[in-house]
Amino acid sequence: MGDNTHIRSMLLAQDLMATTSDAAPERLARSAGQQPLYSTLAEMLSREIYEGKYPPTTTLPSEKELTERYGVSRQTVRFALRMLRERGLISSHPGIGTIVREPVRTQGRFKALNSAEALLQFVEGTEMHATSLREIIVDAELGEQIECKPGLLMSEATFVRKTPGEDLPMSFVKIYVPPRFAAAQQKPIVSNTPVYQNIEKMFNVRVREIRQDVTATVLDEELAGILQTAPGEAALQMTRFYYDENQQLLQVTVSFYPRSRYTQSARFRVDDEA
Amino acid sequence: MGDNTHIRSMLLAQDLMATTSDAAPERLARSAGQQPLYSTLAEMLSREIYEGKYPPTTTLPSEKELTERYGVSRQTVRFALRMLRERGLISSHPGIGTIVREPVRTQGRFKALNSAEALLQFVEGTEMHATSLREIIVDAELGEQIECKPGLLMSEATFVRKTPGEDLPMSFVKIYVPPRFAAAQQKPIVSNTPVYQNIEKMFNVRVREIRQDVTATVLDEELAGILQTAPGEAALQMTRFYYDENQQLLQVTVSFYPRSRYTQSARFRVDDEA
DNA sequence: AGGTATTTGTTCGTATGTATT
DNA sequence: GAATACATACGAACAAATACC
Repeated sequence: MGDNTHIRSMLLAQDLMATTSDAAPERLARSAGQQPLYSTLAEMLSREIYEGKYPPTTTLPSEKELTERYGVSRQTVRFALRMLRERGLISSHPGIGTIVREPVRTQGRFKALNSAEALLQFVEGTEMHATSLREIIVDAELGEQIECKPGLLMSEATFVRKTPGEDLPMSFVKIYVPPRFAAAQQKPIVSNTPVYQNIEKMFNVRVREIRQDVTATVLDEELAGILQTAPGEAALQMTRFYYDENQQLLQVTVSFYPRSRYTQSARFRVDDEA
Repeated sequence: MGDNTHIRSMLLAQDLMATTSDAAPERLARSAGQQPLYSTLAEMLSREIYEGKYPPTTTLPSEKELTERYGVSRQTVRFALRMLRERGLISSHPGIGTIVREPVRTQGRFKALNSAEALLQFVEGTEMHATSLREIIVDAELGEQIECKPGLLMSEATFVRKTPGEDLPMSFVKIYVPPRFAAAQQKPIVSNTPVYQNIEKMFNVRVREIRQDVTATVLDEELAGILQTAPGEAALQMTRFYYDENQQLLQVTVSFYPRSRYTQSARFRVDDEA
């Protein structure tokens, strides 16, 4: 991140100027070891859209104009726009231009290979109450559980998930994030935007795949206390691995659902053979 | 799609040649009004992967080689690979190459379930040892569990499910069948054809949808004895409802999987919004 | 350990096609 | 039909990550 800041502010200043002057735009080059140029540009445009510079239903400057304004090639512009398109921020239409889309509900984004939307729908409309945040070194046992090499540094945050109307918590969640994305964990005490969405926004990546392992466990005294259940109650233990399109691990969550508070339901359809 | 066929067969023939000869590959051009070239190429590669030409964990030919083999630019190859990557078929790594991914992860006690087919196959690969068979009147508690009205007559069979080769049973299963299909339950003591297949064959119906509810439980003495586990061990309790295309209930199964013997694994992908 | 070759990632330039105004 | 804007496709070059000797 560090050195990128000056690039972005440079870009911003230049961008603001470009709207009011005809000054020849300076060339922009990627500093060594930084994020790709198109990624930086996507971040910038995304921020400007959120800030209201390009309101929904209006069009962005054309690709040609963007290449001139930022002094980058059309390919770079297109790659940046592609990222925004994949995040649902814009839509592109030949002959028309690039239109800023209305912010959409993030629900329904997840469509399972096997149709388990019901499985993730409950994430909406729940409150996450942070209970701890720390950095840990992965030991052998945890490494086994979250499938990463022992000795690695990870950021661990713990939460209690509550349904807004309910008194008793629905589940206890531990979220592990690689140090690269740790900044996304610095959040308010109570939140209802999932951590992965913070990572997506802050680091310009996208969750493309989730693997979920389900097993059963018996709640120990500590967990039973946190969840306010009878000690010894059975619980579902779900481990979810979030990956981007390059199989890069973005986060791992380990959740405990007491049997009395949650049942997972999924539907499978049998296809006709072609 | 129609006219595309000749292009693809041309590509295929050329591809097969290229592996055994040094003949200069013919250039390929997109016919008017067709799908993009990279899209056609992606389709081809995808099919070849499914057909086993490029098995999982092996690498695809390098981008340079693909450009030569198909006579297209590197950009076209990269766009095609990008499509496959977004579908989770491959992953790319600088210095290494493009690796064909395993369709699912299947190792140890982890079994992947991503579709009804996988679920049904999973059932087929196991041995069922019958332990009891009787007719019962559904009481209030069971009615709640299998979602049918108390007072109804159902045929109940119980089994121990074993992986061939393994000593210890994997799970304990109770199968409930409505009286009109009860004849399908009259079976040998040891079997590996699932009950639902008997119902399909005998009554000329087909399973079209399966709903699966998952919760956790603690094994009681009786179940621990049957499953030969430590009493008090946690277990996954899965209830599956089998329906035909008219939403007619064909059978209900209630299974208990000790935590040490089975973990359910599923993979979900996130789609782009169109 | 070090240097070279290979492979994917990024970026530029350019040309042409297609859809809309 | 002409102008505009995005989509596809080619070529070329360098950077970064990895493998091999």
